[in-house]
Amino acid sequence: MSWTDERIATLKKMWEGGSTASQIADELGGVSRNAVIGKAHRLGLKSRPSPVKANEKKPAPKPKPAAPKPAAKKVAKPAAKTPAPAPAKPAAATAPKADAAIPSQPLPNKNADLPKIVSVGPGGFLRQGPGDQQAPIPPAPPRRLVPAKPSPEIADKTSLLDLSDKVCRWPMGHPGEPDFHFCGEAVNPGFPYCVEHCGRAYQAQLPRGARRPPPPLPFGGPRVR
DNA sequence: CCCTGATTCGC
DNA sequence: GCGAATCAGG
Repeated sequence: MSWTDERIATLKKMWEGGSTASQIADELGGVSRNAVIGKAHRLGLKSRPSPVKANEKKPAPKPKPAAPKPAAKKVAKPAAKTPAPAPAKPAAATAPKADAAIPSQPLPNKNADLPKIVSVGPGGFLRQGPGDQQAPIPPAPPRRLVPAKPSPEIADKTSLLDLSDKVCRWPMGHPGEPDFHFCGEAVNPGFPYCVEHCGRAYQAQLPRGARRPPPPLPFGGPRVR
């Protein structure tokens, strides 16, 4: 399989949407997880939470000036594996894994990295740093947007390929399920979500009916559904 | 064991 | 450019 434009677009969207490489590979079909990762890197997509990169050290204290670098690491690998006796493996790793790693609600921003307000545009809407949202989504699919979707029906569901920077990218349901779709509502300018889901994403949920849209909802008319 | 992403390197 | 093999952490 080759990387067509559509497949690349899907890869990007799913990658940025928080899907794992395995899920993306499975969705695309015909490619392996490694292929997806490799392609993602070649596309310049940033590394999302990777289990291997949790540790990061800037200072990198180098007390050992003598660091002779091994000549070649992977020139050949025929029967050159470290014996690694490892005779004792004490603790058991019985990890009760009952659920697959399917993020039903990949909340994009934690409170720590709320949309950084860099400046305020005319009309009072906030601007974010360029790193906080995807600037380039070239394929503007000729789709008709639904101005309002009062009914909970998913008759006009927004699929992965229908996503753009103009529609709410809040996921509805679980990826892989047949009716998985996205909100598709018109976005709140500067945010990847519509007004309603901005409220979900960017503020703590209010336990009771104390409906208060206090913090970061700079748009004109917050319509509380 | 399973999973994850990162990296390398032959093609 | 592609992706299997490998690495490395959870």
